[in-house]
This record gives sequence, C-alpha cells and structure tokens, in this order.
Amino acid sequence: MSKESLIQHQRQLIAVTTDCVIFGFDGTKLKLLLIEREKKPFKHNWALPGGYVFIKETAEECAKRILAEKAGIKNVFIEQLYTYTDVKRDPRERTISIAYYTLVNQYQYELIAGRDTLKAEWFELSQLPRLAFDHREIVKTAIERIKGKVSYQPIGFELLDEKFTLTQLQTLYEAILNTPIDKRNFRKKILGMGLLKALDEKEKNVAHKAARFYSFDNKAYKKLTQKGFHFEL
Amino acid sequence: MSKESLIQHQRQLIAVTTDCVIFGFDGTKLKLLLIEREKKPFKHNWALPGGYVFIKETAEECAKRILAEKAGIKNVFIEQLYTYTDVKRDPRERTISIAYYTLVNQYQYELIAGRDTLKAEWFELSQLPRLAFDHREIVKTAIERIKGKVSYQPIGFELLDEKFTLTQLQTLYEAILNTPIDKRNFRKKILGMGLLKALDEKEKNVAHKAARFYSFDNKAYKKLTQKGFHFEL
DNA sequence: ACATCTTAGTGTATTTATGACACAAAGATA
DNA sequence: TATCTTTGTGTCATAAATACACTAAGATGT
Repeated sequence: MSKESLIQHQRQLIAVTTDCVIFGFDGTKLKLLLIEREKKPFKHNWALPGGYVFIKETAEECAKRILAEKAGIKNVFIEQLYTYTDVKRDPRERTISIAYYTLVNQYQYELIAGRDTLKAEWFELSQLPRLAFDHREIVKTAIERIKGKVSYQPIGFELLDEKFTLTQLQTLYEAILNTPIDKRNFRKKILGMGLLKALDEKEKNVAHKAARFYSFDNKAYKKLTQKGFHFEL
Repeated sequence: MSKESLIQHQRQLIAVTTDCVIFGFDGTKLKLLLIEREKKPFKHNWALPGGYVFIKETAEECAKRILAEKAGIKNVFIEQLYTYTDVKRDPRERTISIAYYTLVNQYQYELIAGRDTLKAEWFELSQLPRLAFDHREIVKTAIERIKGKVSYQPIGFELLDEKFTLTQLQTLYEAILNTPIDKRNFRKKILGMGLLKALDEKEKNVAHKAARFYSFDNKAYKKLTQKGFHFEL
C-alpha cells in the first residue's frame, strides 16, 4: 500500500456537533438554559441545545444558528469552550462536540421550544436535572470558565439590562463567583476600572433611596484593550 | 420530509484532524517544532505536526500519536488549545482541526522526520517561516495561552532538565513572557510557592560561582492543588 | 599566590493593592 | 413626621509587588 493510499485509508469522517451552554440571570441567581429532547437518544431527557455542524458553516455559525433555532436567542456574543471527543460520547455513532458558552439577559428573550425540542427552560445551577450525553461535564467546565474569566475580563454585562445599578452588578458577580462581596470594595474596584458610565438617571418606584443607573462604556473598553490593558476584579 | 429524515439529511460527516504546537527551550530562547510537509497540499511548506483523528481514538490520543509518529516525542503532557473550523481552512475538503499544545525539553528528544514529513526542526519564535494552512493563527493563540498560563500555573518545568538552577528557570520565564524579571523578586516568589525542592548539588565546571540545583516538588504540588490552591507568578 | 572575571545569592524600603469595617442620605410608605 | 429600606461613601491595617546594590564563590590567567 502506498503512503498516499494509506493516508486516504486513515482519514475517516466524523459527525461534528456544537453544544451551547447558555447562562442567564434573573436578578438574583445564575441560570442555565436547557431543552427537553424530543427524539432518541435521550428522548425526554434535558440537554444543552446542540446540533450538527453543516458542511458549509463554521462551528461558531452553527452554534449561533442553534441558539436561534432551538432557543430563540439571537445576536449574542458566544465563545468557544472546549471540544469533547470521547469515542463513546454519543451512543449512535462517533460524534465530537465543540462546546460554546454565552451569557444572556434572561428577560430579553422569550424562550421557544424549537426543532426537536419539547421544552426550553431556565434551571438554577444548584438544581440541574440529569443531563443527556456528557453534558454535565460540559456544564461543569463552563461554570469553571466563567468563574475564572469574570475576574479578569468584563464579561457579565450581557446578563443585565443596558442600564443597571451597581447593586445589580454586584449581585451578578456574587452569583457567578458564588461568594459575598463587600459593597464598598466592589464599587471602588469596578468604578476604578473606568469601564462604567454613570448615567443621569435613577431607579423609579422603589421604596427606598433610588440607585443611580450605569451602563457599560464600550468606547473606554476598546481604548483600554488596545493598550494591552489587563484588569482583575 | 419528516423531521427525522431532515435531521439525517443535515448531519454531514467532516474530516477531523489534530495539530500540535510543541514548545521547546534551548536554555535561552523559546522554540517551536515544525515539520516540512512531504505531500500536497502545502508540499515543502513548514507546518505544525498534525493528522487525522481515527474513528476509534479521542482527539487527545490522536495528538499524542502524532507527536510520537511525526516528531518522536513520547510521554508528554498535552493540553487542548482551540478548535479551528473555518470552512476553507483546508483546500482539499472541509476539515476541522483540534489544536493541542505541549512543552518539552528540547534536548530530551531526538527529532525524527516521521511519516509524511521531510524534516523536523526547532525554530525560534521570532524567526518562524511561512506556515501551511491556518497554522500561523494556531501558533499565535498558543503563545498567548502559555503566556497567560505561566503566570498562574506551574507549567514550564517540563522544558527544563529534571535538575535546574533558579537562573535557568528565570531565563525560561523571561523567554515565555518575553520580558526581563528582577532576580531577587523572582526567587522570593518562586521559592515562596513551596513547589521547588533544593537539592544538595551544585553546578560543575562553570567559570564562576556554582549555582545550586533545584527540582520540581511534585508531592508539594499535589498537596497544594488538593487544597484548591491557586498561585501566580 | 594573587588578581580578575563572571555569575550566584541575598534584604530592605517604597509603593500599591487588598480587605475589613459603620453611618448618614434619599425616598417611599404608613 | 416617623419609619423603613437600600444607596452611597472613606479610612485604616495588612499584604503583596516592585525597585534596587553589594558580597561570595569558584574558575582562569599572570
């Protein structure tokens, strides 16, 4: 057998999917979006939204398509998490999965149960059901990733409304890091980063002193990242 | 068309490869191991060692096999870097690549030009040749990754001999971070981590004061990681 | 034997970042 | 107008990061 034909022999095609870990925030707790599978395998089990990568789309395009088709989520930032390649991870045939994660505002999207899905629901991280395939492992990795990332990257703003109070932001960080944070130190640090714009607007209809709204300052962020700036919470 | 057959229709198989970014160290500079391709496409171009994932091996097993087959490197720690899925990244057909990186002691391995390779050579990072496929991008990501990682994980010891002097270790860190480090501060910090074992042995045949050898203290490392310890350089 | 050369090895003072902690101000409600 | 709830703010103590210069050891050359 020539080397060339040996290579041709060894090259075997594999099914490739993406799975999406979608974090949401309800103002108090971090949530995860899961779908109930309509089909075998793992029919009626909860799972991450996922699906096959088409021959003419990148994995990232695939993940965005799946977010739209299976959960009604569009125009969000996604990031590649890890690629899972265990030989037996799909009982049907050899399938690898490129996992992505994203953070969305739970109230900005109306969940739809799309193609192949019976339901789409938000679950608290502490109350996840049994998951299909190796999705539990994927979720675990995603949680570790955002915990690590939130400390040195300005992620998380996607989960809030465009205008938010510092208390809301702090509550989000406490939910992600799963630990209480001192209010004054948090404010000192987060404002010190210079990434928040104080708005001339306050909360309304609250039975206490109204909090000032802030928004994420995209311009400042771009300036800082261009300078190779690196910040930590 | 039923939903089921639609799915079957949409599931398309894809060629899957791994590519390996192999960092070495010659005592002064960080190096990268490249191979010269024997075959089209990119015949006679330099490239990362890579190859197809077989149907019954994980991507990590594949990467380790390729390290052995194409570069003669065995028994090393490897870590998944990123998965590249551009539709046109391989001119032959749709191919995705799961990239891995590893750090090895340049002098512990005799390079071999394995299957499909004309040569295997170490290149300085600042003098890389034009690379095949999207390998330049993969290398860039790998460099960023180890720079980030070296600051909070005890990677890098793999690139040195088992016994090393603190100056050698510092030179390595300076090569990875591409910046000078203060000798006293480096020693204070690295010894303060408690991950180095001072040996009762010194350099020989050096035309100056002989430096003490140290080795990586695996036991101490395991103890610390069990406690959820996190350290930074 | 002595001078010279090169790198190893060490401590302190300054600056910066982190972490702990408490009370007055605003605004709605009764 | 008293009460309730949450906002918004500063200081001090401790820990970590950084800047900085000389002596010690050992080989080599005269």
